[in-house]
Amino acid sequence: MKKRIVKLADVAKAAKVSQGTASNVFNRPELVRPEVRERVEASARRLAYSGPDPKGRLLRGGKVNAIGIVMADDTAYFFRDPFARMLLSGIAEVCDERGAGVALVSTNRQKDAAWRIQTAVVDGFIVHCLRVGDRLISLARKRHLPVVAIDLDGGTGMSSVVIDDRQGAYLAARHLLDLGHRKIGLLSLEAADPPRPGFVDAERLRSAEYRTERERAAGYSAALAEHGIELDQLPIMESLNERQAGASHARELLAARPETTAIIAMSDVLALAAIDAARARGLRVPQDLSVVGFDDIPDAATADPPLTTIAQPIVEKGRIAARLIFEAGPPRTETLGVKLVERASTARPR
Amino acid sequence: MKKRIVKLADVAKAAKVSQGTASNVFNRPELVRPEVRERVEASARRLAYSGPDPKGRLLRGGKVNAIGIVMADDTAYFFRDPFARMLLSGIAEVCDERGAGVALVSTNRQKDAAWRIQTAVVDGFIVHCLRVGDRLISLARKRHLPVVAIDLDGGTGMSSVVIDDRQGAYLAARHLLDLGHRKIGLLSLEAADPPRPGFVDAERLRSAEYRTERERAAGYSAALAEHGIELDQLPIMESLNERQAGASHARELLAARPETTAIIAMSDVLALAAIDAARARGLRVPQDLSVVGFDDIPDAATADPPLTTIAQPIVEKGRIAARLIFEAGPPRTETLGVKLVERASTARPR
DNA sequence: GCCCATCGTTGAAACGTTTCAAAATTATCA
DNA sequence: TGATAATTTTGAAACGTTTCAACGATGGGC
Repeated sequence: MKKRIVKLADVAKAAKVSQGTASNVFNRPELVRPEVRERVEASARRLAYSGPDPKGRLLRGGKVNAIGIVMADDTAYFFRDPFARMLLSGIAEVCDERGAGVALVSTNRQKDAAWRIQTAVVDGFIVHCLRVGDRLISLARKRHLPVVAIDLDGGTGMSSVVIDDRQGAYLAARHLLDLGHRKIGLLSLEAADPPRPGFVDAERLRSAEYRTERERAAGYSAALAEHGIELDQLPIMESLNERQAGASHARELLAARPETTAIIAMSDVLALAAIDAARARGLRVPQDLSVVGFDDIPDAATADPPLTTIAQPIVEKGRIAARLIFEAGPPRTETLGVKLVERASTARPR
Repeated sequence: MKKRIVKLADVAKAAKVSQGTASNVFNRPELVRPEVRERVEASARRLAYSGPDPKGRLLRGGKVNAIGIVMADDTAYFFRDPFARMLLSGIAEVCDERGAGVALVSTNRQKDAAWRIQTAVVDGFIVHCLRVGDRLISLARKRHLPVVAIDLDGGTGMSSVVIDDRQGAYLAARHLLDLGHRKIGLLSLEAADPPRPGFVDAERLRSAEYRTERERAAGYSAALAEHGIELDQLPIMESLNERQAGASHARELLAARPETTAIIAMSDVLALAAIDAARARGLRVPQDLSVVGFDDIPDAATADPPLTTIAQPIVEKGRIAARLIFEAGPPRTETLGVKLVERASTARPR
């Protein structure tokens, strides 16, 4: 009962030309005599031919002309999280230049994550995710397609782009220490899978599954050491990277450690959440509580108060990752610099 | 010189089973005896087989398991524009539920727009774009895949989801008129292709290429008529839907018509731009200038001052569009309601 | 009028998989 | 043990295209 679909062969037959010629009409019209071309085009119209089906073309050895972006969250996260958005903007920019499309591959459900990666119709993968990054990367690499990791050390034989997380963490911590803070709380991103929201110990950070965490732990420790403090002495609160969740964890941190005069947040989203939490407790920022973020998302500059943060070139990170996919040279790791941006969310403790 | 790629047939041969069995090992392992299964898996490992190539599977008649989102802007716009982001969130949500992926199809370069749509490897299209919407839709429909249009009347035989633009426009205009405003300026989205940023006449709106514009023109006219005013009497400024561009056009509008006491903006982005422009001229909002927006993006509520606007269910719009793609019933048009949200950007004229 | 180069066209071979009826094997029951 | 039922495996046929060596025609130069 299903009506058979018109294929190139049908058009060719109707126009009394070989399939090869019909194919050329659609792909390299200049190779075929105008007269014949028109005949074929007429047949195509008459049969309501949909044009060469990409599925067929694809198999014959073509490129899909699209790259897949793998993240460990639901697809909507790509549009919700400011960091993800900037990253994607950078990637998208380069893809546009090269005429490539972008496919979003979400892997939030553990169950079909593997399936998603195995069956994604793409020419390459950019993987960005802390959570279960290693597993996803190895899945992607199995496809024998170019893979670039962002913020993850992908292992030997693949390219990745990272930032100098250690230096960023060092700068954030030293900034607060220089201002005179000693009672500092740490609001951390997830450090391993499974996530363990709530108070965690420094060891979890130092031996974290994710590069970012490990490097930053080292950076914080280095700065603290200059003042004779151990990372282990700080209260460390692990949280999901969402404003709501972060605010509630920050509230918990402040409630448990009311002596806290400063918070280091591992992302701007968490920093903004910390400010929400402070406000909820009636604390003024920065007079009663200093907050330093990480990333420098656009909201950081317009927040109230404007956020002191560690700026990283997020968009550029995306651009570079995309270029690495296309350029397909020998694997290499690009490390991008960070810098401290002092705004109004930090001050000397009272 | 290029190393031949390992395919399913190679694995099958190595394991001394038929290709059909090898296929089953990967797709329906429960059908094959554990002993055999292991033999095949061992061969696969030994040959470093990448797993069944989606390209092959695809051709055999499978679904791609992804839908394409077509917009007339560059890909980064998907992540930059708040409206687009919410829409995509809604779409993404439903796609996640159904286990489908999302492919972003940008068509900003006229040149390869057609190519992009013709070769996108997807099971269906959601088209959202004012600019050149018709052309893109007809291109997409040629593919004989399910197509859903958002904010466009796609024509007969296809589904679409729209909002009651006329009512929205009516509410916005009436709100200002009820407050007593008579010197109203209109900050319009692009009304046709090519866009014509700058002052335009009412006729361009009324006979606009895009449904949204036409409907809204009717809504404004209806409200104005209740006060004996013609749409033609209002200054109408067409602008790109970006904050910078909008602000500069709004400045131009205010400079040319300093008597203006209120601005109707066709999007919240433009409304926020208008507030920027007012501020730049030293006008206070809402005391010196009232501004009403359209969409109710998240920033509208937190803007300074919070924006009075016409709320439309953007996320829901995305969800519905996605469901229409998947449900593949008979074509139908869903019309969603809008409502006026009064916040602090509008007040009586002084 | 013959040979060559040029330009268009043809035909068939991939591309890598899944599917399905039929054949082969193994298990079950009386 | 033989017949029958259940489970596994096979083999070959799609799926829709592009590519490429080879073939035929056409026109130019001599």
